[in-house]
Amino acid sequence: MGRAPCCSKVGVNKGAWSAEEDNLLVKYIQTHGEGNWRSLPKKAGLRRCGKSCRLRWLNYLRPCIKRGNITADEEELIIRMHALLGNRWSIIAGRVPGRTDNEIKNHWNTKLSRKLASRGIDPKTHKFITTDSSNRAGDRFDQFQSEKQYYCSQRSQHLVSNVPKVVKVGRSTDLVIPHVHNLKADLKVQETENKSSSRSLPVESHNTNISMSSDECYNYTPADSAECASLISSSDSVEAKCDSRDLHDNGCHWNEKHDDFPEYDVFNFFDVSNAENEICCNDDYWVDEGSADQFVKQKQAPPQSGQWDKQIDVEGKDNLGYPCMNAHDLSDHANNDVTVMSWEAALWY
DNA sequence: AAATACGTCAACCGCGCGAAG
DNA sequence: TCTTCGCGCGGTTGACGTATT
Repeated sequence: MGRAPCCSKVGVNKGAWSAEEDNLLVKYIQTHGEGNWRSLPKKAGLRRCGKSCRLRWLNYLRPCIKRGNITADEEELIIRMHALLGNRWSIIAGRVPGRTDNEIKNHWNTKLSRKLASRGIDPKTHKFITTDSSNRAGDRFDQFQSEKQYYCSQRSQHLVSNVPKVVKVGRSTDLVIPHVHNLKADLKVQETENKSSSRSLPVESHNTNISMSSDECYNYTPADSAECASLISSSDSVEAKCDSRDLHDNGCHWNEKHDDFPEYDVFNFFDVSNAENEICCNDDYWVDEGSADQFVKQKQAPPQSGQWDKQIDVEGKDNLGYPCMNAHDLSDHANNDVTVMSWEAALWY
């Protein structure tokens, strides 16, 4: 038995919407709210398929839709999200305020994928396109440098100018994936369950049931210390480290530049004043040149468990002695024990 | 000026999922 | 447990505008 059509195809308008149709749809939804798309056309006096009404509303008529060109910052965010999530446009759209999945998908297919390709980056895998069969993990360092420069080039120029030389400590990784805060709900569905769909994700979810594939690296923020401990102990399944921004960042960048997306660390990719948050897989890590010696030194003499967390709590300084967070920040991260996770992960993975 | 190629994006389509019965 | 239904998703199409020949 075939699947029943979503609506009768007889006498149903198709194609571009008229202003009159838009008005009918908007007025109906303003009065009755969204939902019940199947019955909506008849009730609203529209000769349209319910799915068509839904699409028109979600992609065009909703009042929160952002008009205008997609900005460079939005592009960067989309690229980074795509590196993590692939073609999961609805999830990506959920992280780009005012943009629809359709819009992002179109923008990706028409512009961003070509832009990446022109940079020598495969838009599907986010790896560098090479005809050389030696593109193995150990040869990724130069590619990382180039990719880093590319992503930074999408940012404001002063950040580009601050890109330090990167030195390699340990072995390289195979895949460069930028870290993005608070994606755990999304990644949970993507990675752990054999479900093919990841739709309707609760953005506010605090699910942390994430496992990592063996050759990929994700950064995310654990919910609490217990989760950190759990992840650290399960080295088989966790090959990523948490964001260590809070360990190193003086907070200024965040407060000044990320007002549009306060809940996401979306612009901190390759913020190279940081060290091990750049790329972290297994016992591999990258540090910026200025931090390398100290990082290695610290690696040889790790603090006691909880020491870093305590240090920041009490003194508000990071591991290099710089002011790290103000009281407000500390409060924000009281249940977000990224410091311990980052440090221990950097040491022991 | 006309024809053609190309780029953009709104809209359509089929499918999968979850809820309800 | 199975079927049906509504919804939402990603992939694709096609109309339209612009650029190029």
